This record gives sequence, structure tokens and C-alpha cells, in this order.
Amino acid sequence: MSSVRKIAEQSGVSITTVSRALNNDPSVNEHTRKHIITIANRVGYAATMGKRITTQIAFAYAGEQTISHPFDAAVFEGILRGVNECRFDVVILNLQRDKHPEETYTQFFMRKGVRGVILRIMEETRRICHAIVEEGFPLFVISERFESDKINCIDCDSKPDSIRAVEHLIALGHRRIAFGMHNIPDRDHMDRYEGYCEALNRHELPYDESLVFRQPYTLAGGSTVMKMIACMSDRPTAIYFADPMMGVGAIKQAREMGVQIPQDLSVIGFDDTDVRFSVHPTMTAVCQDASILGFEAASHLTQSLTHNTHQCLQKTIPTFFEINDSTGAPPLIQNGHSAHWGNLSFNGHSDVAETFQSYRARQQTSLQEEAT
Amino acid sequence: MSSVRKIAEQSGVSITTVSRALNNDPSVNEHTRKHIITIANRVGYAATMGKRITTQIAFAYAGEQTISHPFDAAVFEGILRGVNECRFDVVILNLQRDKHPEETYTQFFMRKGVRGVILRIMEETRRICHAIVEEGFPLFVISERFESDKINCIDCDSKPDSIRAVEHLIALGHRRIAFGMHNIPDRDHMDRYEGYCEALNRHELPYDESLVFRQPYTLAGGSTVMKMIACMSDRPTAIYFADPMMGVGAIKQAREMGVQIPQDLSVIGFDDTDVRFSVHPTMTAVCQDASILGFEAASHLTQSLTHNTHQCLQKTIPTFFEINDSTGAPPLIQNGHSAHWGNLSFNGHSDVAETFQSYRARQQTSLQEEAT
DNA sequence: CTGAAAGCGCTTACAG
DNA sequence: CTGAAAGCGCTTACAG
Repeated sequence: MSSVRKIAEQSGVSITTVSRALNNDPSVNEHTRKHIITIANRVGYAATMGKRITTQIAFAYAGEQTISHPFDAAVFEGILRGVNECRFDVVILNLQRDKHPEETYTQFFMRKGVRGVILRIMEETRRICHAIVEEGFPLFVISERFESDKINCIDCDSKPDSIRAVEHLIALGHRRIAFGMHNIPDRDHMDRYEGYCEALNRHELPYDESLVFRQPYTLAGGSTVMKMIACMSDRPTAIYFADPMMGVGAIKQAREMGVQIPQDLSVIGFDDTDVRFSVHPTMTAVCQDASILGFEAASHLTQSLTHNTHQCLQKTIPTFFEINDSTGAPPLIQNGHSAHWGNLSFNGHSDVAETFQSYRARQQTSLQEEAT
Repeated sequence: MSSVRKIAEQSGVSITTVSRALNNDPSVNEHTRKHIITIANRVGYAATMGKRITTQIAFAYAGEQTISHPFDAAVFEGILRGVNECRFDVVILNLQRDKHPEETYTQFFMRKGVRGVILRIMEETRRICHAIVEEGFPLFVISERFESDKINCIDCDSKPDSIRAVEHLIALGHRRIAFGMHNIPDRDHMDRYEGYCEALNRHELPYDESLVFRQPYTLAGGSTVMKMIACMSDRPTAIYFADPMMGVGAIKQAREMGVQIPQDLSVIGFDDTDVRFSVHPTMTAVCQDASILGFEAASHLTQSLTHNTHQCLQKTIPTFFEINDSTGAPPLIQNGHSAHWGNLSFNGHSDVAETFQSYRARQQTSLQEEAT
């Protein structure tokens, strides 16, 4: 068991100074403080409650909490399974809300009483991981990759299957292929974007920025993309969405507008769980079981803490590409213009349903109104 | 600040005994132990880390963790928002996994370092709530109602809108109306079941147990119900699902079988968030925003802990009924037999898609095979 | 900026 | 079954 006493011995200062360093007392020398925190992490100093050391790890967000997204929900569910073997508990932390700017990450996590952290970051918060590892606090990063071989991380490489997915569209005869992604980039969406570009490149198809749609990763985001495509004069015949909600929202919006999938437009989605089975037609998708990411992270982190081992785990798990019913041959192109969309009028009974023609007419009217 | 010292004073024993009582030392007298735990809760004794008292509440499950279900995910998201004002953190606990049978609930939660608990229970675990309140530990129960006015609880009463929903079907002309619910009953599903029964009763329609389907609340569960209905000789013309996933799964399965919704079958679902917009036709549904339940619970509990107030909150929020596109007039009934289903053959392009007729033929063949 | 000493909150042999 | 006392882990005036 590592107490302040042990840290004091190892670092050659008094327990008073150790206590002060861990509590970020401003009087303690910057250099000493850093040294003590390093030692504390080396000897595996753990927050205690009474005499018991805590058995908590954190699932921490570096930015906004996105737990309601299917990816995060699946990861979290995996984490809850992953901590069971070593009987750890999970606390949700928000760095943005609670971390004092003057304290180090180690100080923050110790103050919160957690022994390790599973971190969910965005592109612009990658530096945080380096800082935490530098301090030596037990860390596992979800859904990112690093050059450094000291950062525990697990992610899913969706690039190969993204290439495969776009090549599937090309093989079906598609030439104008769009891409839909989240408007805040992260590693996962970048992988899929790179796969999309790579596939175009391999088959000497031009990259067209106007075919890359960046929207919120929600049903509404996918719906918006579909509406934007509807208004294009030179529409794509297929689209690959890097996100499950966007794909589902787009397929739904298509049906609302009387656009048939895959006859008028082929759609490939991404699936973190099993939403591809909840829509009709069943969505062709690049798939992963995101809960595995959470499970592996939580399992490795809690094992390390329990047995005081320190080997680094860097793992990339593959996705799989599943061809279902939302992809098919492209519509015939006449005189170089986009095929007529929505020619099969919507056959539901709903009052709100409208054919694509009337939708587009209304849309263009409002665009004209906006312009004047 | 309440220390063991204060509890000792108030209960007239030494701090030694208090410590023993809180740690469930078997030597301490049963009666004394109970008394001390009551006092501890009365003075608001709180677990400390070092000298700091913790700012954690638990989101605890009495049974299996169901965080991946949209209802729980939404509740949890609400909890995370609800703790922000008082800057509490949330830890997920599992009573089944970690509570020792000899320790009281208070002892368990103190050992875990949480100051209060938001509890998610099932019908058969209601007694736990009474035990916790008896001990005096800060508790908030999600999605249940109690006769006792001492238990903080919040739920959503979906019975009135369930009646309204079924009456909507009756008004459209439906007479054989089915009901789909989770095979493990809880308060919410019981409300909806009671609403279903009440509506039938009001309009003097017979209750038919063969029209009540109890299945897992998953896409697969809803799909199963749809397949079961398909094989009935005296099919219902409408169904009300008490669960979002079941409704979505059923609508999807219907399309796979070539059954048109609402022409062949009207479907009403239940929606905890916004899944009704992810399917086509947009699902007519009894709706709630389940995240409000979590938000209110977390907000009230953390306020109470922060300001040391003790007034009990019992709240029931209403649902709303939203008529969308999955309900319509029943199909014509000929000679007292069910209308022909799947007469409009499936018009997707998929290889796996099959008309209802071929599906049913196959199904009946396999049933016959099973019988021999 | 650092440490010896006092002290808080808790637990635990030891005594009864 | 209970308590006085020793002791652990930590923090904090006080002194330098």
C-alpha cells in the first residue's frame, strides 16, 4: 500500500510537502511538485476513503458529454461490463466542468478519488493524453491512435472497410459518390473520410468538395444532407455516411420526399451497434461493435490497477462491411443530367407525406424568397 | 460537518462503536447498530476522502443493468445534466454485484462513498426502496410510484395517453387490437397495459389474452410479435407496443414480410426520446422525454444534499400522444376472416426480401415439421 | 519554500 | 458487546 509516507521516502521530502504537492498548495516549489507527482504515480499512490483505497475508474470527457449518441452509449455499456471482473466502479467526469486550471491531471483525478481514467477526446484535445501520460496517471484512450507507444489506446480502424464500401458503390456503377460526416472531426470520422478519398483516388474518380457534407451526427443532420442533395442540379447517385444516426435520418428523409432507396440513391451507413436493422431497407453499412472498445479499455485498465502491471496496450480492431438492401445500381443518367427523383410517388397514406416534386418546388420557392 | 464524533454524541456511544457499526463489525449489538445508522443518516453523515467529503451520487440498479435501452440511456443523460448545478458526480453501482448480504443499504452506499442514490428498480425489487428510506439514506426512485409519502420518486403516467391511443384506434374502426409489452413487468409497462385494458373496457370490447404479447423489449422482440401475428388465423388489425424498440422492430419486420403499415396493420408505439422519427412511416406514439426523469431526480437529490433540506418530492409527469403515419383505418374484413395480408407485394430490390405469402408458407411448413 | 509537531477522522488491538 | 488508548493517513497552523 502506497501512502504519503512512501512517496515522502522515495522523493526525499517530508510527508508535509507530499501532502501539499498533491493538494496543489501554491507554496510548494514547481519542480518539487512535479517530481512528487511523478513518484506518486510510480508507486501507484491511490486515493483512499477512510482506510480503504477506492475502486473507481473514471469515464471522462475532455469536451462536451455525448453519452446519448449510440457510439458513446455502446462504449459505456462495454465499460460497465469491463469493470466487473476486478469489481471496479465507474464514475463519469467532465474535465471541462471540474478541472481547475492550476491543478495537474493527476491532482484532479486523485481529488475525484479515481485510480485510472478512460478518456474520450476530440481531435483538438489529443494533447491532454500526452500530458496525463507524462504525469504517469493510469490512462486508456478510446477511439484514437498515437505515435507514442506509451499511451494505452484502442480504436477501430474503419478505413479499409470504408474503401471497400465505396468500391462496392463504384462496382455497382456509381461515379458521383457523396460523403456525409460529423461537423466536428474525430479520428473515426477522419478514417472514414480518408477511406472515401482513397477509394475515389484508386479508381481515378475526381474528389469534389461539394459532395462532402459536414453536419451534426443526428437524425436531423442526415435529413439535412438529404434535403441538400435534393436541391442539387448535379446530384450524386450514392452516399456514404460516417455515422449511424445520419444514415438513418437520411433514409427516413428520402422516404418522406418520395425518393426510393436504392433505386434513386444508394446509401451506405456506419453502424456502432445494430441500428442498420431498424430501418427499411436494411442499411448496407460499415459496422463495428463499439461496446468492445469500452470493454477492452475497462478490462485492461482495471487489471493493471489490480495487479500493478504496466504493460501498454495499443489495439486496433477491424470493422466489417455488411451489404444489405440500401445499395444498388445507379439510376440511368439521361443527357448528362441527374435522373428524375421521386418519380414513383409516395404510396403511404399520410397527410404530411409529399412527393419529391412538390417538396423541391417548395424548397426552391423558399430559397428564392430568402435571396430577395 | 458530521463526523463519527457527532454521531457518537447524538447516540450516546463511543466513536469506536460508531465506527464499528458503520463498518458492520459483527460484534456490535444489532439494536445499537440500527440506532447508530439512523442517527448517521439524520445528521447527514457523509463519506470522506481525506478531509474532503465526497460529491458523488450513485445511479444504482437493483437488478440487471439495462443502460443500453433507450429509456435508461435517456434517464442517465438527464442525470448527468441534473448534477451539474451542484457539481456532483455520478457513479454507477450494481447492488446485485457488490452489496454484501449482511450489510445495510446505508453501509453499502457509505462504503462506496456516495451521498445519495438514484435507484432503478423492477416490480419485484420495490421492497428495497422501503428498506433504504427506513434507514434514512437519501434516495430518489426513478419510474415508480409509492403509497408512502416519504419516498422521493418521479415517474411518467402513461396510462391516460395509453387509453387515448387505444381509443384513437377504436375511433378509426379497429375492434381487434393487440398489445405488446416487455416480458419482465415494471410500473411503466403496467400503466400502459392498464390503459389498454381500460380503453377496451370503456368501449365494451372483449379482452383477449391471446392478443397480449410479452417479449423482450428489443428490435427482435417486436419482430417476433409481428411474426406471431402473421401466423394467426384471426389477426388483430392494430397493435399498441409499450416499448420503443418493439415498435420499431415490428414496423421493420412488417416491411420485410410485405405487410403494409398502416393499410394492413396499424401500429402505435411508445417513444422515450425520438425514435418515432427514425422509422417510416413515422410512428404514431405515446411519448415522453425520459431524460426529464433523470434530470429532476438528480437535481432534487443534489440540492437536498447541498442545502441539507429534506422535503420529499413525488412527481408524476404526463406523456403526450402524437398521431403520425403508422395508424389508419382497418383493412376490410371479408366473411369474418382476417383480410389478406401482404397483397401489395414488396417493391424493394433486395434478394432477402420476400412477400408475406412466401414467408407465411415457409413458416407454416416449419411449424408442421416441428409438429411431426 | 520546507519540515516538525499538533490535530482531525477514522480504525483496531487490547482490556474489561 | 463496549470503550480508552494507540495508531494510521492525512492536513495545517507555526517556525524557520
